[in-house]
Amino acid sequence: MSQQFELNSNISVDCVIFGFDGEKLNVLLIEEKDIGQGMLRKRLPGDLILKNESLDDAADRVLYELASLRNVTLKQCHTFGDPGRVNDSKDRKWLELYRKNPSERVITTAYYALVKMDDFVPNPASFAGEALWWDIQDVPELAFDHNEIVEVALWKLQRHFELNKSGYELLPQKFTLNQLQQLHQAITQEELDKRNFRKKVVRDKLVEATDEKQDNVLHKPARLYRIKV
Amino acid sequence: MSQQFELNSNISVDCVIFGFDGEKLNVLLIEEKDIGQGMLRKRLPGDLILKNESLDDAADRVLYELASLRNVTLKQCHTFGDPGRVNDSKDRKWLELYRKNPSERVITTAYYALVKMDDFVPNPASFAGEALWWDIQDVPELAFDHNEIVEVALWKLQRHFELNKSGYELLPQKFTLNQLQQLHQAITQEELDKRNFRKKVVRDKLVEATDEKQDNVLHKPARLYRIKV
DNA sequence: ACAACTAAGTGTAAATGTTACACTTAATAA
DNA sequence: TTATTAAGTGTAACATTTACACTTAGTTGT
Repeated sequence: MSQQFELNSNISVDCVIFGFDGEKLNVLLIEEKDIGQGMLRKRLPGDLILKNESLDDAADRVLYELASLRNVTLKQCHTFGDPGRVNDSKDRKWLELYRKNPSERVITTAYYALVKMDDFVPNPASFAGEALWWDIQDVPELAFDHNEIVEVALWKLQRHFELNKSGYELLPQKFTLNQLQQLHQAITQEELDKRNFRKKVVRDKLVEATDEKQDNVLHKPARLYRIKV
Repeated sequence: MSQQFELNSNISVDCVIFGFDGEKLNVLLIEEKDIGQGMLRKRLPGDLILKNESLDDAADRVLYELASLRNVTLKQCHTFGDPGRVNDSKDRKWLELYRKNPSERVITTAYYALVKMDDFVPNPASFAGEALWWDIQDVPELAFDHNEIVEVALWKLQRHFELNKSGYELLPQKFTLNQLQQLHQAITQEELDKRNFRKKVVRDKLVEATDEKQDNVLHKPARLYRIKV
């Protein structure tokens, strides 16, 4: 292995990719191939970083390698560095199979992003098993401390969203006010009043109406809006 | 060196300690001893982590070792992992003197805290040189990427404060409303209207009046307040 | 053509929160 | 007693938030 592709054996990155499907929030998980020994594990996409690679670059790389996702804007979330974070018994066999130094402490820097599920169809690398969207309300037990990482990332996402009330990039270019409301609700996990929500986005001049309407719906079609520059 | 005190040679922590003196925000810097070669450098307190130490523990430890500060509640801020972050020419000599592997990439996890300067009088470890409070408006050039780290930490502190409008722990147990206002202003770096500020803290029931007043001031003494439980 | 269904779309009043703004008061020092 | 200093105080205009229920414009099936 040339020096430039050498691994940094004790530093990794993990990516928490939240996907919005127009209604609910999901998270991207890797389901590993069954390598025998009853070890069908789910985990976040992540891996050790390379010797001459920044953390940010490593996060982009592993997301591409494990799920074929490119051009996702990742934000750094938190670094998990407890000496015992990979020492749970549920993870021992896996470490023995895949790591030179199974008991070495590995710190990991977590990244997160929120994407539109339509735009980012994950495709697993052949060796990775499956890459799957999973309802955020119903995340199974994950490898290592990945459940904790998902929780921290969700919390950060919500705080981030509170401060920067955007998120339009997750909707089609022209969208209904209801779609926008669903997006807000999915992220904040709370219900909003339809009229008040509409008043607000109009008052704040966040969007402008087009003269187009929804098509192919079996009820009164909604007016389409777009982001106001 | 026993295994438990072995260094993790490529992971460090740095601490950005903001100090409030009742009026302005300061940051704690280490000024290294002059080791000849014109190398009087200022930097954040920080060091490599030990093999069996969590990042959080490492941050507590280095803060104690370099500035004799204990029991500071540190919050993780960001991890800086660019391969070139310690490669500036201004840092080369220092690395050659102090590091086994001067060109090895080191990632660092930054922590920050906000403390009352009266309560935390930094004392440098003998080998560290000086530990000094420095006005946040006037931070000199620092080693490595430490200026960037200070900026990011300040930004995070401000956001944190926006969300959790507390910070009382930085005032004496009984304080004037003016002291409270100064605290807010120091952190947010913006001016507030005296009357509106008072109305707000009273309306929000954040504080309650005591029947005591300031002493030894050469003007009308202010009423003292305390945090409301 | 019409009835049944579905989600879209709409207004108002009360309460609360924010902003801008200037004079009087209570202490100390000389 | 006077000068100096910062403390302390009120109001009106404006903006934002909240709670709440009926009508409208399409589609589908008869």
